[in-house]
Amino acid sequence: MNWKEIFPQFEPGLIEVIEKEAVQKKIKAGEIIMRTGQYIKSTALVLEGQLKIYRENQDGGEFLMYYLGPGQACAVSMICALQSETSEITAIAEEDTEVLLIPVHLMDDLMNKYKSWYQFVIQTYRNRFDELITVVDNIAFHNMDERLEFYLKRHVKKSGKNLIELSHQQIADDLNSSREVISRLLKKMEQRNLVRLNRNMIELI
Amino acid sequence: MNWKEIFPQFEPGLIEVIEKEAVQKKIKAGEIIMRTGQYIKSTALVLEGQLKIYRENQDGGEFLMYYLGPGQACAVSMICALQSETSEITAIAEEDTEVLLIPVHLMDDLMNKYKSWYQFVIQTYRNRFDELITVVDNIAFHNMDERLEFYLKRHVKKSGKNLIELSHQQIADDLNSSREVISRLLKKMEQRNLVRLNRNMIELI
DNA sequence: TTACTGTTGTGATAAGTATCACTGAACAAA
DNA sequence: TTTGTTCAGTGATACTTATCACAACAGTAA
Repeated sequence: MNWKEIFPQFEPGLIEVIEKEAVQKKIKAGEIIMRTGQYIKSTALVLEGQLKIYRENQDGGEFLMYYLGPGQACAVSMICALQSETSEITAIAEEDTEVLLIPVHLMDDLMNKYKSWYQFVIQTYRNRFDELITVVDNIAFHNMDERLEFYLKRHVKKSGKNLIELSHQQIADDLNSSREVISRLLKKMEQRNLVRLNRNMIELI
Repeated sequence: MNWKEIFPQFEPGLIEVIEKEAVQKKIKAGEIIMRTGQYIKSTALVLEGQLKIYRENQDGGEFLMYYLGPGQACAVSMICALQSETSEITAIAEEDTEVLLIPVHLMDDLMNKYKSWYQFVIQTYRNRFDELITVVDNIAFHNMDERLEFYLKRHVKKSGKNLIELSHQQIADDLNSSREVISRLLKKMEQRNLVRLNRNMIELI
């Protein structure tokens, strides 16, 4: 995977630095690349695949915040990077994923020297901030049925297929709900002809 | 109010530009300075008082996200500023507040030229992002009783007094709940000797 | 085949929250 | 003081979600 095709906006000088300092890495589906409380030593830019970013609490509960696809980067790792702080969230590879790891100690320098990097970082901030606001909106103003619909639609949009190959339990985990609740809501959606249900598979109509 | 005392980290060149281009403005308690969907033409730095930042939805529901005190700035207005986009949130003055308004068209230039500005913006992003994650945490993992406790404690911290001069209705609005629920939870807290209740006044013990 | 494991469906029940209806107390303005 | 208004307390009720218990089913490995 050639990262220069994913980030065509990067200027020549920046490309040179990245070429010299960054590491390209393949991550297997299910592998965790950043964990709550962990010290962050590099910023990840996604080249291929998907990273799932979620929040964990003490009691084992988890809560999906958003996905990162090709061309996107983890705002948390950038922010933490710049402050050399620890992470508050967890990132896991949803599928086999390839990332470009940029050491944090370069961040400040890149920001100052390369306008295309600076713009990329600002853009990343804005996008993640917007997504977080959307997340807040969802849980603050919407019931589980609406949140489930939003979840399914987002999944379809992200994957490009309208087959969602997840168990009800996995969905419940992402929404910090319980399996039975999700099963019942999905049944209701099926009755309204919004989905077709099969084992490990939901088809959005 | 002399803004240079609030932002001592700003470098001389930056101070000069701000002196020439920015506008200092007093805002009365209750006044709204930024509204959902509105086009943003300047970034607000708080000098004195408090801004309350919240999310509104279509049905009139609102939801408090966080407060901005002296020395802090609105990340949303910065982000929107850089993209010339509209706001997704609402900012209201909790008390009489004084702000420094910096025109958005300067943002890019300031970022490039003044390291102290750049660091301030980055710091702002990080803080707001962290607060948003805390917000998500609260509503995703905690029931209303815990959220109420968090709300009261934050209010005490912010104001410095442990008298909270708010009606139950106002609190319910901030938490997107209903007055009766808040009244009952407060009564329970009173029975547990965590608060003392009076009309328009809650004392945290 | 059999046994095992993970997935889904569903009833019963409980907890948390929202809504409605009504009361009385506190406060302010006339 | 009277009147009107805001605020707080509380019961009844309904809705949403969580939890427990159990059954049926599908897929896999022995």
